[in-house]
Amino acid sequence: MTIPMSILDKPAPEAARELVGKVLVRRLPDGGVCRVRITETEAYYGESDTACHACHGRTKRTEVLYRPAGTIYVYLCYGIHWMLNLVTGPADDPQAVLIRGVEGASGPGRVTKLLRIDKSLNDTVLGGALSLEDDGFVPERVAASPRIGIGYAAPEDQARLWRFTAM
DNA sequence: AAAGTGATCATG
DNA sequence: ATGATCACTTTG
Repeated sequence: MTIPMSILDKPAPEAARELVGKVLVRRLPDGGVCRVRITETEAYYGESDTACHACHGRTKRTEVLYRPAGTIYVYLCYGIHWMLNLVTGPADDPQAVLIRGVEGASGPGRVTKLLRIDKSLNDTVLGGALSLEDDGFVPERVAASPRIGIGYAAPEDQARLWRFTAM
């Protein structure tokens, strides 16, 4: 079943937690379809979250984060890896969920490699080349832990348990 | 443990 | 125009 956009229309930490176990559907330009279950996510929660890209306000790059829930945010990290994020919450409130892992690919850079996602999906919306489905599966347990790779953030933000992993 | 890799953003 | 900084992966 297609998921109503309401799963993303809530604070990023809640959305991140609920997205674990859902299915990501990638439709390629050549007609191919790839379906994978989300196993790991992370929440980035607004300008007050010093780990969030929008913590320094609007820039050309972060503008996408200010869009409505369901917008796709893709950016290049370390010159090599595309990171896939789903924008959550109301417009003008920059929040997103990073897809860190799916079945068959652990690590955000590998997820985008597997699904052939790059900058061309940035600032598009779910429902076309990429969409979400719910097949009724419920993870046995979802663990919460600190986010990865955010050593630049304030200690209290580093400590937040905004990484969610299916167990 | 460390390099590889390039867009982005804040400086000048 | 230049330089620092990365929400990572792979290799040794």
